[in-house]
Parts: sequence; structure tokens; C-alpha cells
Amino acid sequence: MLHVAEAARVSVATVSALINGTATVSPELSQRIEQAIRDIGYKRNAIARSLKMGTTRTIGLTVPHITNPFFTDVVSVIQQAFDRAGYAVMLCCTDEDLNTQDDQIRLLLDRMVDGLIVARVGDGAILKGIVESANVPVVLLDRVCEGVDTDTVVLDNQRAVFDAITYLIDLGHRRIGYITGTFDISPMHDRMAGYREALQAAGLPVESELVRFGNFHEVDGYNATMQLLSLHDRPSAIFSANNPMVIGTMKAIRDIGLSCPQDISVACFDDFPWSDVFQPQLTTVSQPVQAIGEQAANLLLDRLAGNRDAPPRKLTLKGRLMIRNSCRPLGAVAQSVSA
Amino acid sequence: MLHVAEAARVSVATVSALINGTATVSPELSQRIEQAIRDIGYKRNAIARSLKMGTTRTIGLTVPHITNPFFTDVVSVIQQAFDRAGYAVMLCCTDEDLNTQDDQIRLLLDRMVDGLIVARVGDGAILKGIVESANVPVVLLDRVCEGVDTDTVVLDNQRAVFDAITYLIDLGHRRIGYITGTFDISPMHDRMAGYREALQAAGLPVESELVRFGNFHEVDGYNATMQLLSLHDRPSAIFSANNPMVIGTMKAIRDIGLSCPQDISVACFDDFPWSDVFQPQLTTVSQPVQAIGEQAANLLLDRLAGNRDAPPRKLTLKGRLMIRNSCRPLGAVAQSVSA
DNA sequence: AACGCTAATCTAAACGTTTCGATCGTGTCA
DNA sequence: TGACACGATCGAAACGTTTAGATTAGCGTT
Repeated sequence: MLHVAEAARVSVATVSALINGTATVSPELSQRIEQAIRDIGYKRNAIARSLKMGTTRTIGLTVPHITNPFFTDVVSVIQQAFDRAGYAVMLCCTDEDLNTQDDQIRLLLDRMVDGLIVARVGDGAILKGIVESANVPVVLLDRVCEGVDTDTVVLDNQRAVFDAITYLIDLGHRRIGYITGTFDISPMHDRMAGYREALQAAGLPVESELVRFGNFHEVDGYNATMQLLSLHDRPSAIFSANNPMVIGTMKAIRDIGLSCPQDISVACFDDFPWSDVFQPQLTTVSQPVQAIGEQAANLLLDRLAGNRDAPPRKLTLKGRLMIRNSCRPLGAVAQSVSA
Repeated sequence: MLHVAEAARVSVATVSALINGTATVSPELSQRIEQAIRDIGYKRNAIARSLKMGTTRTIGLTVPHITNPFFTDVVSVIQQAFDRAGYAVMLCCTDEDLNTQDDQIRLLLDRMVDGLIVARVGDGAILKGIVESANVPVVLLDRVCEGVDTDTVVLDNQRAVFDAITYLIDLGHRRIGYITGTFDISPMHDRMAGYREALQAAGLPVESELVRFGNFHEVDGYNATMQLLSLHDRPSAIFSANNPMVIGTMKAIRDIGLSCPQDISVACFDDFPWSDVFQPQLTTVSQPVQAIGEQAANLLLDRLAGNRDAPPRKLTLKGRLMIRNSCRPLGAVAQSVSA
């Protein structure tokens, strides 16, 4: 900018005024300056600007795994929304690891991000600290965090799983295996509550041998399913509480020589774009990813636009059960298949 | 830092020296400073540091669509690699749009990213300018760019498609539909060359009615497939040159009342994690995503480590044909199926 | 003619670091 | 004992912007 100013024989203040439109500058100087900018190929340095202005027009986004299609889609929507608003987004993947998450949030804050969207991991003690020291607005995505009172957008997980399990019960299933991630994040907790609630509403027992834990990855779903299928009295249906794990479930079913839905019914949380067209067509709980991403972006953009003092807004969206053909009715139909 | 210095009754220079270990500072001052840092909760401002140092420890990464599983995986690998190295990554999605890409690259450069990894779009004129003005190292991913001479990691696309098409020909297919994206990006061009080469090697004609263009999205694959299937003499196999489009292909096959592989064989570029387990199990060309991401990251990290003057390095990796059950042999087997 | 008002422009401080060169004790050696 | 080197510390400039406040010129009023 100094060079531009010299070339145009004006002060840097005038150049700045012209670029930002913060003051009127005469036509002749404007022209000289614009010419100089072109000649030199000047580009404003956003870092210097950020330092002075105290804002980077960059936000931080952390998710557990970008390869989980749910997060892929949400990240994509959020990225687009901020792109439109002229913000850059720094993406971090925490790999479901609390320390990694802490490091990454620190890294983002050091870089003076203007805001944070976090699909958190772990118990959120650090998050609490950040939200309370309250220099940047934070919106929590997909996962609430007790004790952290800030903008949030989540799904009504309990209701969604309740509906899915009730659907299985209505089909005649009585022993329904349930594969979950660890309970330190709210969705897993709430989804489990939906499972319990549905069983209880139907007067069925909640049997602990039917509930298996995994660490969110395909391989965990595989192992959990293997355990379920080798039970003495094996379940007739399996519900997987996240979608990378359901791939493992299907592989386990195949490897053990069974088939879905003939021998065992399967449903899971989170939809796949290809579910409609490959067999078995999975019955899933579909999250409104577009809305989730947009709402999260809007909440944050609103804070960034200056609306800092409004009380925390908590949005809860509804999931939708997508009934396809991976779950079969038990009873009458069972005979016809085994015949 | 000023506050820390005051609280510890030292100069800012000493605080800086301690934090960065750039000079020895006596035990007693060290202790006072560390105490002050803890008391105040001081965090070094990375923006100010970047301004002074001329480096942000941030890189820019642009891809066409993060929802394309290939890019999802590559982004994930790259993100991890830079995370390990203490770099942040700014992610941009260009949506296969040249102007968007230009804007985003400018945005990244304004923010003084230390380097750029680009899966480009369009003809790359801007890219050429950037690479030539040469203040930041650029590595090209997945897509080369003629006239731009810089580090690159790509697949041997022609060979990979040659192998896939040859496989179909060996199965007895003679009319093989081919769905491609536009030729302004190198992989589409090279993959088409592989298709041509395979047909010619087998003495088969390249018929233009069998080649359909789409804009990389599922819906484009759908439309292209519809056209292919309504040809007077329809193809017995379809190869899709990217993987979002193959979902559209499968939907079109379903909607038109045919089934794969009984009525029509399908193969595509890029693998899916679930291909093994859902029916039909797609035969695909699998790219070594892990290696691609790591190599790209390594090339850039090497430049960032100071190795600026080495001549551009061009890496070409090999794809792998994953034969599953979505393509069936023509001839003898055909009868037994239709019986 | 002196005055005030407005519009255009400039000067200089500030943002929070890093780093060069200067300063100041202290101990060592001739 | 004076000179000197050395280690520890500090002062201040610099990175490239923004912006408050000062300055200047032009012009209409009284």
C-alpha cells in the first residue's frame, strides 16, 4: 500500500480511504490511485488488516470425522454458507479425540477466528472455558454440551430412534440389537434413550446383552455385530446408532453367512445418498443435513453481524424415518421366505 | 504480551525470547514470566506473529466438491497430515465453477496462506498467474494444468480406464456406454483416451452416440444413462467416469425397469467404502486416496520446509481395478440368467 | 476583508508480535 | 587494576493496515 501511495503521490490514508470507501476521494486522485494499484498489482494484505481490525473474517469448524457422510454434508453446506458471506473456513477433524480437539480449538483461537462451529467430542470442559471467556461466539452442532450455554442446533435424537425402534417392533421384532457409540456425546445418550423408551412402551425388556458399544468406526460396527450374531438367542434385527458402523454391520452379516433382510433386519441412523438404489436398501433415520448446516451457519453469522447479547438459541430439528427394504416383517412372511 | 511483560517486570523482548526460546533468559526471570503468563492466561496472537514473520502456518485447499467421496477422503488425509505438522487448513469448495475458484484462491492468497493444494477446475489461467508470480508454492492435485509447471500428483487415468474397459470387452461386451464429465479437466480427457484406446486395441469402433457428457453430479449421470438406455441399439455395459454420476446411472436403470447386472453391466471410476457389501457390488477403479493425499501433503510440506528451488516434481500413481459383481459375462451365461 | 464551514487530504499512532543492535553487569585475564 | 568478552536484558523499529484528529484549500456570509 505504501508503494501504491508513493506511485500515486498520495498518502496511504487516502489509498485506504479509497479502497474501503470510508471517505470521499476526488476523481483525479481516485484515478491515479487505481492506476497505481493496477500497475503494481497491489492486493490488500488481509493479515495486517485483521491485526488492526481485530477480525479475520474466518471461522473455525471442527468435526469428529469428515468421512462420516453426515459430517461431509454438513461441512459442505456450512462451507458454502460462509463462502457466500465472504468468510473463509478453517476445517479441523478431531478424530473423536478430546486432546486433538483441544489442540485444534486452541490453534483456531490463536489464529483469531471470528467464530467457531463445533461438533464436539468428550466432556467439553475446554469448550466451557472458551464459551465463558466469551470473546468469540460458538455454536454447537449435532452435540449439546452440558454446562455450556450457547447457540445450538441438534436433532431430536430420542424421538427419531424411538420411531425407528417402534417401527421394528411393529414389524414383529422382539429382540433388537443396538449398536451405539460411547455415551460421552449427547446424541448417543439420547438415541439410547429412544431405544429404551420404545422397548418399554411396547412392554419389552431392555436386555444389556443386546446393547453393544463401538467407537464410531466401521470396524467397531463389525465387531459389535459379530458379538450380537453369536449370542445364544440372537436378535432378529439390529439398529446401528451411526452410519459408518452400519457398513461394518453389513460386512459382519455377510461374513457370517447370513443375509439381510432374510435372516436379519438392519436399520441405522443417518442416511446415505445411495440407499435408494443398492440392495438391501437400508431403512434409515435421515437427518435434515441441509437445514442443520444452514441453521448453524445462520446462528453464527447472526452473532458475527453483531447480535452478541441475545440469549442462547437452541434449535432442535426432526429426523425422518426412511422406510426401505432392509427390515422384514416377522411372522407370516417368515414362513414364506424360509420355504 | 505487553501485560505479561509488565506483570513480570521485564521487557516484551524478554518475554518473546522466552516463549520462542530464541535467547537464554535467566531462571528467575523465566519463572516470573511463566507465572505472569499463567496468571493472565496469555496466548500468543498468531495474526500479529504472521504479520511480522510473513508466514501463517496455514495452507489453502480447494476441491470441486467435498461430497464426492474421492475428495472427501483426500481432504481428510491432507487435513491430518497438516494437522500433524502444526498447520491449519482452509478448505474451499469450488463447485466446479471457475469464477468461484478464482475468488477463493484470491481469498486464500489475501490471507497469506503459506501454500496451496488445488484440485483445479476450468482452464487454469489464473492458476498459471499465481504459480508464476510464485510467492507461494502450489501443488496440483488430481488434475494437471497445461502450462502450469509445478508439483503435481495425479493418477494414471488413461491406463486405469483402459484396464476397466478392456475387462468389459473381455467379458464379451461390444457396445459400452461411457459417461464423462467435461474435458476441460485433465482426468476426464485422459480417461476418455483410455476408453478410446481400449476399444481400438480390441478393434471396436468408438461410436459417439455411446459417449455422453454430464456435469459431474448424480443428476447428470441419471440423464446421461436415460439417453443411453433409450438408444435404438442400447449398450450392454455402462462405464461412468466419476462416482457421483454412477449413483444416477443406477437410479436410471432402476427407474427404467432394468436391473444390474442382469440387463446391463455397470462399472465406474472411484471406489466406495460400501461397495463390497451392497448389491450390486460395483466394479470400480479404485484410487489410492491415502497415498494421493499424503504425497500431495508431503510435496507441499517439503516446499514449506524451504526446498523452494527444486524442479517441479510430478507424481503419477496407479489405479486398481476392483472386480466385483456389477458386470456380467455376455454369451453362455446370458442364457442361463434369462432362463 | 475577516470569518466560519465543508470537503479533501494528510500525519501519526495503534494493532501485537519479532529481532537487531545497544546497554549493563560480572567475571577473567594480562 | 583496567580492558575485555560474554551473557542477560532491554529499547525501538518494523510488518501493512486503519483511523482519529490535524491541516489545508475553497467558498459563501456578513
